[in-house]
Amino acid sequence: MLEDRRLEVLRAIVEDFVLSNEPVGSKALAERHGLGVSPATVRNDMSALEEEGYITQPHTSAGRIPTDKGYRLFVDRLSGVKPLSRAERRAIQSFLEGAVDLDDVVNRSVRLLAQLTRQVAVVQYPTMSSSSLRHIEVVLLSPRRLLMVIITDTGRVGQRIIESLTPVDEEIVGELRHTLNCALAGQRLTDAPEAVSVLPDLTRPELRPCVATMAGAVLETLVEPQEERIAMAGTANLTRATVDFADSLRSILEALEEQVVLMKLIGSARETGTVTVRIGRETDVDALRSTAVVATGYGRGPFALGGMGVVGPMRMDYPWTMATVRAVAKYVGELLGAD
Amino acid sequence: MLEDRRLEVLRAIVEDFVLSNEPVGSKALAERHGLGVSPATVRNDMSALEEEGYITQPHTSAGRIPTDKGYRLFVDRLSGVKPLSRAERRAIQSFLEGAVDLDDVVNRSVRLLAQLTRQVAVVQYPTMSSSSLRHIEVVLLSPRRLLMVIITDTGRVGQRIIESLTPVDEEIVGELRHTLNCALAGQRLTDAPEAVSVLPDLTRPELRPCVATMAGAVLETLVEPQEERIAMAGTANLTRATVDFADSLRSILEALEEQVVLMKLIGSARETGTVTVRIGRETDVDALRSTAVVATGYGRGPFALGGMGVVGPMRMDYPWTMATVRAVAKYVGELLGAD
DNA sequence: CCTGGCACTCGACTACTGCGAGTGCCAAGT
DNA sequence: ACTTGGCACTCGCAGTAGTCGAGTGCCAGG
Repeated sequence: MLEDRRLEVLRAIVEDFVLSNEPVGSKALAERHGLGVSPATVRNDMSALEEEGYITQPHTSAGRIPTDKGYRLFVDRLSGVKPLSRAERRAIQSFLEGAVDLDDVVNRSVRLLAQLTRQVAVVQYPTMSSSSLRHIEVVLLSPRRLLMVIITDTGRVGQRIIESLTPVDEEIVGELRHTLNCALAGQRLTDAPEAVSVLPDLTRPELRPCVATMAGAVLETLVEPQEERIAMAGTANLTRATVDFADSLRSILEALEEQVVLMKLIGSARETGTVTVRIGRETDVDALRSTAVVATGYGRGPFALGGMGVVGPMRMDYPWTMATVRAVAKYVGELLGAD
Repeated sequence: MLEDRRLEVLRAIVEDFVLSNEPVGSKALAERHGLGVSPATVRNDMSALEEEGYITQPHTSAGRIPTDKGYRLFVDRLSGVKPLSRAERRAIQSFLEGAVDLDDVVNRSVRLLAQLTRQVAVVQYPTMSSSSLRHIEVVLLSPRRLLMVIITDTGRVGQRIIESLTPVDEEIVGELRHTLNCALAGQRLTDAPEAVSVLPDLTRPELRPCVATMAGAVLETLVEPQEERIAMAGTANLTRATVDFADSLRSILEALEEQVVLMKLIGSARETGTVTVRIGRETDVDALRSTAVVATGYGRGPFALGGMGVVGPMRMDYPWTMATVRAVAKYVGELLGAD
């Protein structure tokens, strides 16, 4: 009972603060939320909540604002996930359905997400692993430089420039192309390493070094996880919330430009089947300590194709944001999955 | 003589202001630049310059700052292009040379440019036009959905998802692939339309609708200029110069997220053989009216592969920035050109 | 045409003050 | 054991006033 009311007070504080961005005081709170108790009582509860670290006051004699811990409790126990309105669902669908290729899908998604949530959106391109090789194309750029294009059955395309030690001509390229495709087409990416390892033996001796190089490149392209690309949109939305950030916009933008950082944030949410929220220091990125990340994986089943999410101020409408991220992820998943 | 000194005064104002970001007054100016005249004289010149619209004062009784027109004159007549130091050239080269594929080249370039100039860098991907078709690959994603991948000899890869009205199977896909490649491989993109138009006639009647769809898609992918992608980096650098922007960061970031806007800014510089500078309203983008854009094309000859450049505050070290942009473009051009 | 002198302007900075929202604590009420 | 109203206290914020100084425009003399 007592505990219950305290939680209710915390929820009220979070909700009010999210709306107003002003420290919320006992009086306004008691009035506006029909708690049925007096401000003084609320003050006591607030005192306790502060003791436990859920809220804090920016200055003596100001209202309270939630701490990381407070938001965390709110997300974990006090909020459901708001269902989206029919109109919103339809908007998502119609915005996404005109996409013509993978790039387009990803770009539209990331924009959509940014626009809907009014925050910075991040979408990871589908990863190559867990798909199989469809075709390898070799293009002669110059006598010593080859372009290799790798196509998988999920529509992902990888490309790579290879420097050859010896000059090659069109004829050799044709032979290489044939050899590579015979050996690798249809292989699952996970099985490719074996197929690659025997490749040189199938080749004319004089081509072996070249084939070996290319085989290595194939592997790298497929396995190398760093190659994973991401798209971002809505950075302008960060300025909307400047007040909320302890650090300057600067450091946040810098962090967001680091692919590695983003990959960790978004990628980690990918495997879990649900929407993940990381609040403040939970992001493990110092520059993002006054932000929150809402992310999830998209694509069917336990093997998600990739992750997507948004980065915004901790003072965020979590239920709504989580619902939106989830909805967009679902549609994108359906769109990319071989349905 | 008189004219000469006035220009000298303008140059001094621009140079001082770029360094200090503070309105520059007559006294400091006369002292620091060894003009050999008294502050009063400088004041007269300033008065004249202001009359002509090259400088302005933010408030009565403050120093002068250059106007758009002033910067323009400075760029056109008062500044050479600073040569880069040997160390800088080497840095560019070494940063770029490890690139493994097109994506990598573009990403590295844009980062490099952002880091060097400490501004927002933009690099346009090489465009498809003016190259020829190397190979078309068709991948079956699901019975009604095909992925078409188009590879050109410059290493550019285009992809596109095609919805088929009738279900297709692997056999048909093989046939399509063969037909398309026979008809189109080796064609210059500019000639492709004719080749495409006769395509359906070469096909089995029952495949014609499908082939027609794909042919259309090929054209769109090749011709469609909107498909052109760009990479951006260094948005964090905008915060460095917040003071310089009349508008909020917000609107600038928003403008920069509009592909179309960027394409116009960067793309237009592409054809001219030199480094182009657009100052303030010259950008023709309202949100960028307090910024300047320094851009150029990269890639050999009159047909540049793409454009690249930086966006920064008008208060920018133009000579240095222009030199840097030019140098990076040169290296990237060499890297991508079939040398 | 340049120069020194002079009065004037006006933004930036500092110090001070009063206001009021909000708190913590306490004694009384249920 | 909780809740409540009362009360003194704190402290950030906004508004006012005053000072300072960089910089200007103008003018008369070289």
